[in-house]
Amino acid sequence: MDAEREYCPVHEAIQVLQAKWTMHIVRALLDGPLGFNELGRAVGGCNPATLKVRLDHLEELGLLRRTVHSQMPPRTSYELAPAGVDLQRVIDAIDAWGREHLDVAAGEADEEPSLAVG
Amino acid sequence: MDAEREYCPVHEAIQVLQAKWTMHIVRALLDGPLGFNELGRAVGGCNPATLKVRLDHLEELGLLRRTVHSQMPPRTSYELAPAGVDLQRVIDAIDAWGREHLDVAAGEADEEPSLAVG
DNA sequence: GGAAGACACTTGACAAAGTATAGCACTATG
DNA sequence: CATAGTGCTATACTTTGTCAAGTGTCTTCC
Repeated sequence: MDAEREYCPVHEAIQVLQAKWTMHIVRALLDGPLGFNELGRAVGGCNPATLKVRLDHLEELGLLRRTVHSQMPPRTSYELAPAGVDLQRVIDAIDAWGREHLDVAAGEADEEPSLAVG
Repeated sequence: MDAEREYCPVHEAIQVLQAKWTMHIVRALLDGPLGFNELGRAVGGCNPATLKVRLDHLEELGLLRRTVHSQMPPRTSYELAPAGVDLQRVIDAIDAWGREHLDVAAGEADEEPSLAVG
């Protein structure tokens, strides 16, 4: 198949970001480092199995760093690496778009809710 | 569960965009309207079943518009609605990030990418 | 004129991805 | 001492996406 046409960074980037929970994880981590369960909750209820897979992948990709403070009792923290921090702009863009096109509660008086989610 | 905490447009926006193929579809459509199969190919080989579901969802969300030119022979075109066009900024941000952190082929002969995908 | 291919889907079997739940070894709190 | 919390892992289950094939009509090629 033509999965390997010309190498395209945008395509690859989208591939990375569209994985379920990935952007939520990045967004949560932009506010500062978090522990595993803490992150799971911040992200909106991702279950540990999926979370671990995502985290491993993102670490391997160099987007975040894992620091084990103590093994028993378990204490770990996850924080964004520079490449991850640079995603701030992407999240910002999504943020702006979301506010403009999804936020019906805030500006309901003048504009019709063009986007319904849920 | 706190699935329905305070309504957060960013969260919703991420939810919309992280669905598989969604960003690829938007990106493809930013270059102009496309037909169904055409779009499927542009997007990188999404199968028709999934593509239809995504397209229906995006249309329902108001991100794109479907125009049936003729039913038989079938001829339809999909194009971005204003809300979809506004995603250009998001795609641009992803583009920039991708080029900065994923594009290894452009500047060096090294075959080992710092970020391996797929 | 007849076969082949394109178009926009649809269907149904199947695989992959994500989820729920429980549990481990341990500490801190009440 | 019991309960809740830590970072994870294992198992079973559900949701989601994929593949292959088919539909009816038109266009293109020979």
